[in-house]
Amino acid sequence: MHSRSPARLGRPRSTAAATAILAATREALVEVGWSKLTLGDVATRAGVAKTTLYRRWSGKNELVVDAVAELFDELELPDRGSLAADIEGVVLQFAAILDRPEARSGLMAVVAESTRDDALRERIRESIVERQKRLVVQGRSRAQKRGELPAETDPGEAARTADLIFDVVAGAVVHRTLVSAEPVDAEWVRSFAGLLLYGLAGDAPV
Amino acid sequence: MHSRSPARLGRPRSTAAATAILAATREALVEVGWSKLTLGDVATRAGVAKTTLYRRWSGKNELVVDAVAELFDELELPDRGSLAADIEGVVLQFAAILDRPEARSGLMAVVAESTRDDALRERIRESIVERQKRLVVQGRSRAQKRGELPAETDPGEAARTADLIFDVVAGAVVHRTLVSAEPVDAEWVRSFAGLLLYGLAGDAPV
Amino acid sequence: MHSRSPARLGRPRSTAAATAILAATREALVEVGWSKLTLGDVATRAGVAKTTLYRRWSGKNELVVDAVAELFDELELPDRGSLAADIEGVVLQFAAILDRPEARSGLMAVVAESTRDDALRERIRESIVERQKRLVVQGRSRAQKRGELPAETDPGEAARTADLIFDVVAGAVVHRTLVSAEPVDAEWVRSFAGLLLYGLAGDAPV
Amino acid sequence: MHSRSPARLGRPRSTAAATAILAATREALVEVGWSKLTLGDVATRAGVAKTTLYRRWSGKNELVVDAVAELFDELELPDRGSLAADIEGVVLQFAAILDRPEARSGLMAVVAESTRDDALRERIRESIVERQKRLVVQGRSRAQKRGELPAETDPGEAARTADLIFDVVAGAVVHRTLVSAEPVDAEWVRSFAGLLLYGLAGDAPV
DNA sequence: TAATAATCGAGACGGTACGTCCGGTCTTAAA
DNA sequence: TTTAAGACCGGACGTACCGTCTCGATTATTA
Repeated sequence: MHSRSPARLGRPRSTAAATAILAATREALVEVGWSKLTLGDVATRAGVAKTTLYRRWSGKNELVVDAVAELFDELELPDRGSLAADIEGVVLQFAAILDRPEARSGLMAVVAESTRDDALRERIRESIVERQKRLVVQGRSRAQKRGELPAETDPGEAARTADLIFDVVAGAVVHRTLVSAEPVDAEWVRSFAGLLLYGLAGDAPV
Repeated sequence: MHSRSPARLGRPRSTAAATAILAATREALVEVGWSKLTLGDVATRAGVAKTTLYRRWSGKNELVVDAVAELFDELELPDRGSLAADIEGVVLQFAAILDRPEARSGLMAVVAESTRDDALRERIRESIVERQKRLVVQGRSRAQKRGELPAETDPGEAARTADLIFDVVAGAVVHRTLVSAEPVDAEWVRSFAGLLLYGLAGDAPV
Repeated sequence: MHSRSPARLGRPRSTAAATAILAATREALVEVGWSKLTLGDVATRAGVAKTTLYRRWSGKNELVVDAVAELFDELELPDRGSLAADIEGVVLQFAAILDRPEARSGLMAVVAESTRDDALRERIRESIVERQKRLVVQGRSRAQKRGELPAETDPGEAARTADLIFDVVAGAVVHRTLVSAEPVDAEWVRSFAGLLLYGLAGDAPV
Repeated sequence: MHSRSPARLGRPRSTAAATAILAATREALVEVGWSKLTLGDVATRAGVAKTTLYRRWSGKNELVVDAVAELFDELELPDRGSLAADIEGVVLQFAAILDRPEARSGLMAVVAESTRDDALRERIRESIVERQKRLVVQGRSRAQKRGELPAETDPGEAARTADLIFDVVAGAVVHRTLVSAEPVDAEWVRSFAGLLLYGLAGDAPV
C-alpha cells in the first residue's frame, strides 16, 4: 500500500523554482509594493518563465499569501517570566514583522482581496491566522502554570477567549501600525499590555 | 468685488456629477469589489465621461477613500447609561458598517495602498481615522461624568490613551470581521467590552 | 439629406496612423518575412499602440492584404503598339512587383490563409484580383481595335475568357517566380507571350 | 553482419511513428488548417511524444512539405488518345488534389514560407516540383509520337519549354483554384486546353 | 448680445500588464 | 538509445485599463 504517487511521469517540478519565486515576490514587494507588483516581473526576477509561475499559483493573491506567510513563521514565545513580559515580547516581534515593507504592503492587500474571495480567505486563515494562534494558547497555559490566570473549566469558552485575545492583540498592533501609522515602541507596548491585563477600569499595579 | 474665490471663468463644474460618481463608486464596490473596479466603469455607471472623473480625483485610491469615508460619518454615540453599554453600542454600529460590502472591499484596500503612499495615508487619517476618534473622547468624558473612570490629570497622557483605545477597539473589530472572518455579534461584543473594561486578570462583575 | 455621418462624436481616428501602420507592415515584411512578422513589432515600428492597430484591422492577415494590395495599384498598361508587346510589358511589371520581398513574402501567405477563411478570400479578391483584372479587359479591347483579335459577340463568353487569361497570366508568373524560383526575364517573357498568343500547336511567326 | 548502417546502438526508431505522424499532420491540416496546426497537437494525434517528432523533422514547414508531397505522387498520365485529352486529364487530376483541404491549406503556406528559406524551397522543388515535371515530358513525347507536335532539335530549348509549360499549367490551375476561388470544371478545362494548344490568336478547331 | 473660457460626453491615443498558447529543449523513468 | 510524459524558458497573442488627448457642443461669466 503506497500512499504516495505511483512513479510520477515526466520531468519533475523544480523545487528551486518555487523557492526563487517566493523570494522574488518578497523582493518585488519591497521595491514596488503590492499594487505595482506584476507576475511578469516576479518571474523575471526569479529567472523563471511566467508559465512556471502560473503552473504553481493561480494568481497574484495566492502567490503573495504564500510569500508573506513564511515571514510569520519566525514568531516565537520565549518564556520571559511573567504574562505581561510575554505579551510585550510577542507584540514587539509581531510589530517588527509588520515593519518590514514586504509584510506591510502585502498583508493588508490580500486581506482586502479576501473579502470577495472565499478560497483566498481560507488560505489566509490556514497559512497565517491559525498558525499563529498557537502563541495565544501557549502564553495562556504558561500563565496558568505560573498562577497568573485561573485554569479553564469550559473548553468551548476557552477557545472563544483565545480567539478574542488574538483578535484584540493582532488587531491593535495592525491598526496602530498600518492605519494610525504610529510606531509600536516599548512605551506603547507597555501601555497596551497594561490595558489588556487590567482593563480600563482596573487598577494597574505601579 | 469678492475677496474669496477669484470669480472662476467658464462653465462651472456640475455638482451632480460628483455625487453621482461617489454613488457609482460605492455601487461598483458592492458589485465587483475593489480590485476589479475600473474608473471607466464608474464613469459609465455615473453617466459621466472619464475626463470629468479625472478632473476631480487623481486616481482610484483617492476616489475610493472619499466614497468610503462618507459611510463612517453615520457613527454616533447615544448615551446608553453606562460605559460598558456605550462601548457595546458603538462597536455594534462599527461592525454594521464593516458588514457592508462597499466598506469591506474598499477600506482595507486603500489602507494597503497607503503603506506606500504618504499622501494617501494622510488623506485616510483626515477623512476617516481622526474624524471617528471623537467617539472615544466623547465616551470617556461621559464615563468620567458618571464616575466610571477617573478624571485625567496629564493631557498628553490622556491623548495617548485615547489613541490606544481607538486602536484596540477599531483593530479588534476589523480583525474579527475581515481577518478572522467571524461575526461581531452581541455575545462577542459583550466579551470584548468585558475584556476592555476589566482586562484578562481583572475580576469582571457578574 | 446628408449622405455622410451625422457629426461623429469623440476624437476622430488619426489618418497618419493608418498610413504609418501599412508602411511599417511592408517594412517588417521585407526584414523578417510573413511568418515572423508580429503585430506588436509593426505597432512599434509605426510608433503606434497595439490598440490602435487592432481598432482598424482584425488581425495579421487583413493587415497584410491591405499592405500588399497597395503595391499592385502601380500596374499600368501603356500602349506598346502590339498585343504581344503589351503582354510582355505587363508581365514584366507584374514580375517586378513579385520580386519585391514585401510582396513575395506576404502574397502567398494570405492566399494560403484564405483557403480557410471566406471573408479573407473575398477581401483578397476585392483588393487585388478584381482590381487588376481591368488590365486584361483593357489589353483585349486595344488589340481588337488594332485588329489583332476578333470582336466579342457573347458578353458572358467574353467575361469567361478574360478570367481564363487572367488566371493563366497571373498563375504562370507567380508559379515561375515563387514555386519554380526562376527569374522572369525578357527571354522567358517572350516565350510566354508566344505560347499565349499562338499555343503549343500554333505557328509562331518568326 | 550488415555492411551498411554502422550497427546503431540502443532502441531503434519506430517506423510506425513516422507514418502516424504524417497521417496525423494531414488530418490536422484538414481540421484546423496550416496556421492553427501545432506540433504538439500533431504529436498527440499521432500518439507520440513531441520529442519523437522533433527527432525526425526540424519544424512545422518540413513536416508539412513531407505530408503534402505524398499527395501528388498519385498523379498519372494515362494515354487518352490525343494531346488535348491528355492535358485535360492531368489538369483534372491536379485540380482534384488541390480540392482536398489538406493540400489547399498546406501547399501555398509552405510555398510562402519558402520565399525566405532556401533549404525549404529546395525541399519543395525536390519533393514536389521536379517529381511532377515528368508528366510534361511524358505528355510531349507521346504527342510527338502521335505527330501532334514537332520533334525537338535543341535539348536545352526542349527543357526550357517543358519548364514553361509546367509553370503555365500548374500556375493556371493553382491560381484558378486558390486565388480566383473558382471551380476547375470540365468546361474550364476545355477552354484552357484550347488556349494552351492554339493560343489567343490561333484558330481553335470547332 | 457677443466674446471668452472652462466644462461636458464621446471616444481615439500611447502604454503596460494580463493570462494563455505554442515553440523547441531538457529531464525523468521505462522499454 | 529511443520512447512517452511533462516541466522548462522564451516570446507573441489579443484584451482590458490606464491616464491623456482631441473633438464638437454646452453653459456660465464678463465685456
